[in-house]
Amino acid sequence: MLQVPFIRENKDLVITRLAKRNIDATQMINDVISFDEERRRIQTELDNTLAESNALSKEIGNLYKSGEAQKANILKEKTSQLKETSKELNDALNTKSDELNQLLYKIPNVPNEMVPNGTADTDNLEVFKEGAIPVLHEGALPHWELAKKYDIIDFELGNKIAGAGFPVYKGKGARLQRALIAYFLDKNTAAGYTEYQLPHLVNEASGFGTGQLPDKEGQMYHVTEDNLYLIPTAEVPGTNIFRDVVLNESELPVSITGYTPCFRREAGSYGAHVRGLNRLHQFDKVEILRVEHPTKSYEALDGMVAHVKTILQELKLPYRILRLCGGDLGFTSALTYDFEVFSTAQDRWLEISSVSNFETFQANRLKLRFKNSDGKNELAHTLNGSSLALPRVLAGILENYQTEAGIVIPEVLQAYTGFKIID
RNA sequence: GGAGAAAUGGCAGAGUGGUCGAAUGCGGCAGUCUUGAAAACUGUUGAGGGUCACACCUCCGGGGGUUCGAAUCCCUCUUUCUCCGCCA
Repeated sequence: MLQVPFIRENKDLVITRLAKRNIDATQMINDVISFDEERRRIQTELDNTLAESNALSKEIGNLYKSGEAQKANILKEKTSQLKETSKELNDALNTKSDELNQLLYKIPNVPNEMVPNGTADTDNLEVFKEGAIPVLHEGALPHWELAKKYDIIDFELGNKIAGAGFPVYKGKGARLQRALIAYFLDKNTAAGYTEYQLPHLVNEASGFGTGQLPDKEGQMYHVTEDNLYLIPTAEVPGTNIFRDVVLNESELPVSITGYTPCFRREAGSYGAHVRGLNRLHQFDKVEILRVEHPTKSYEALDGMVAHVKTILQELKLPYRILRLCGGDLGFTSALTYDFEVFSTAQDRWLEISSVSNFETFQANRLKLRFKNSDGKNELAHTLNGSSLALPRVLAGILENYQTEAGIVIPEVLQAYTGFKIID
């Protein structure tokens, strides 16, 4: 959620930057400013009324003390009048504040000036590419065929137990999953991230804190009996660690990592592009998350990108990095880099990581602040990224490492899997 | 699930109708002393709104009520703790 004083002071900039998302925010921004003015006007009026009645109450107390009950009773009548007025003003204030907030929830984050213009994923800017695309043998298969051939993932069994999009990993497939999780966590902790195990269900306040609620509840599984949501990403419980927290400046930056399953309803997404592991209702992901000083968040973003790079280099997978254009940028993000691994057998790029700087957008909702050098509470910046999402990394490994003899396990993973080939 | 107790500032903890945004201790910050540090001493130190700055307003778990006036009384919800039950 954007900060109203920021909007007030940077109206034109906000409108221009939001235009990168291909929206004309002029009306919304003007409304924010006028709603806020109105809100402050009512607030002032209410404050004055309350001040008056506070003063009268004090006076009444003094009159009783000095035994002048009659005078006190006269004043009492006055206060009942003020009470009514303040009740009315208070209702008006609440209405106006709600109106303002409802509007603010609808306004996405202001894109960084580096965000390229564009309307779709085809407009994303490729900023880096590395890794040779392997030449596969005759008859190379997409990963869903390989999964069947080597009996390591059973999509139909998952369908029987839960439904489409809930695969069952078996044997070496299950072990490879576990190996990847352990490997990612080890890489992240070696880079200074503290490992956390987080709840897989969150309450409403947490969903709200990271921006899934309101409006996007349809994307999450909802346990109505207890009003809990299955997490769509570790970002939700991870970032909400810091809800209503004031950190000391010396505690920054905070770097945490965690493995969680992720649950996404992904309503209405069907077709060839969602085959196999490409899109699932339940998948595993290792997330990295940072809370940063506002002056250092972009440096941190670069650091996170560099970190994810090292993992892909070690896995020896062909990948590229995209800077997302305004049309593809997430609601809460100011700048996002996507990592994509090349799926040779499908001949297409698969998104495996998304690393974003949210600046103060999440922190404002979360009330995540730090005490700055002036001793004032200031909103911190939050960032997060996948390091990494499992299914498409797995797809990339299966497809790019396939040989006629079987699927070779990348060298760095062999210590974790305990085997060198799936055959 | 049953019974009881509790929820106050970064933490601990006092405060049962007005002078309480709130004692005290710890912690934090600044200073004195010191070559430096520690100790000691002195001062300072909750948040949000509002204002050029003051004034002023709101907040003692959440919501509602009683009262001229509520941290304090009443109702309700939530959470935590203790005991019992169940249990990986």
